Amino acid sequence: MDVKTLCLGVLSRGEATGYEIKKVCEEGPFAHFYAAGFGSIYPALNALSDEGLITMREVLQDGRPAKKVYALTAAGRLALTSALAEPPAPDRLRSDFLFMTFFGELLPARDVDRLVENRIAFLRARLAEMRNCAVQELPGGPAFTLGYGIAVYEAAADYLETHRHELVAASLRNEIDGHPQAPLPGLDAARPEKAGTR
Amino acid sequence: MDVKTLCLGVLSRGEATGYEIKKVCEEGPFAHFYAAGFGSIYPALNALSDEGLITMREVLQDGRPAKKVYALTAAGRLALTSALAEPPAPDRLRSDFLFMTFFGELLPARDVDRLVENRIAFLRARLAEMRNCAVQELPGGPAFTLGYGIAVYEAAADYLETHRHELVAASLRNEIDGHPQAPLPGLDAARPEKAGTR
DNA sequence: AAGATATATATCGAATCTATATATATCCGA
DNA sequence: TCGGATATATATAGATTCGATATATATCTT
Repeated sequence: MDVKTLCLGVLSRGEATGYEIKKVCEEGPFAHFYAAGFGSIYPALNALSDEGLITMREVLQDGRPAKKVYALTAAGRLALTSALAEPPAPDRLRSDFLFMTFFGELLPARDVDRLVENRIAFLRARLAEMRNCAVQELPGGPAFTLGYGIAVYEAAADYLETHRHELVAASLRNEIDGHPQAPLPGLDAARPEKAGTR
Repeated sequence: MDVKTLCLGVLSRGEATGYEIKKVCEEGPFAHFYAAGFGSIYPALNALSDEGLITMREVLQDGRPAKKVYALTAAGRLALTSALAEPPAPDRLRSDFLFMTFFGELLPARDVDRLVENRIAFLRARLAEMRNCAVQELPGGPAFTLGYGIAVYEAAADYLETHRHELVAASLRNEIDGHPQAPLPGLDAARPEKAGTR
């Protein structure tokens, strides 16, 4: 499921420019499950064009740079369905926010509080966007997938609101007495060593 | 928050090998928020060694390849705290599963059902692991972050169980009458075009 | 009037992922 | 008991993707 497949998917729902595909990933209905930047989208569109899976037509606009509108071909639609037939790869997630909360004790309590506060605000804003997203009226896959996102974001926001004080308290305790952090389980397992340090 | 920072973070909780760091991301306490493979971890550890942020000692084992055990230096600990002080980058997520549900109508209903079934099983299994994870006993950041993961996974599994029939029904409807999919809002906006197709 | 934001494409270098190679031990089912 | 899968461990080449930047102009905000 690479960026090429992403482009095929978006184009299967209507013509679009690279810029619009990016927006679908950023604010649109894909925002909660597919991140992609210009640096991957534009090369992907060129490759798909070369392979004959999409067509391009240039549209002039006044006051703006010309845009390249892409459309799916029959071969492209076939490529999409065959990509969808394969078993899904495991999700890949990288969250700086959760990395930071994990090491919350290493931050000043004030910063931790602000971090969580900002996150809650972000989640609530995205939830509002999602709730009045026009996709909700598209039944089937799109509505189902948006509903999943709403359910998950809601759970996240609720969790943060109910538990934020625990994280701040931990950071505060650490500011006062500076306890060393407990080792992570799974690390340093006492396994038999044949010889010592080399 | 690159893989180097990830390594510093794990090592701040105890010595570890590259292999162990991978496991922390795969099954361990980082599994729900940080994905990283060997191809990024091993080069990162070498770079950190060169920069003097970690030290390495080789440990011989019988019947197994020797392992390289890494430990954080004082400079490394400093580098970690300064990385944590910076504002978090937005989450990056790529979910093949949600991509597939979005285009659920393009799949046979039987396949959609199996897809969701497998996902629920996966989520429940991970939830069981998380619930008896030893990290839960580590108060502060680790427990908070694990709790977040549990809350989110639970919401996801519940949503899938309550709504799976909707997705399957949509796929079934499509198998019968083969409706074309509605266009995505945000695409094809009727903007003034100066000239026609070039 | 300045500065930010939006529209639009493009590309380079860095970071990251996927797949594979190496080597050995154990565990499990046919 | 033989083969295959899984686990322990590191390493790297090649493909993909990310992040930052450049270009150009209109509009919106302060």
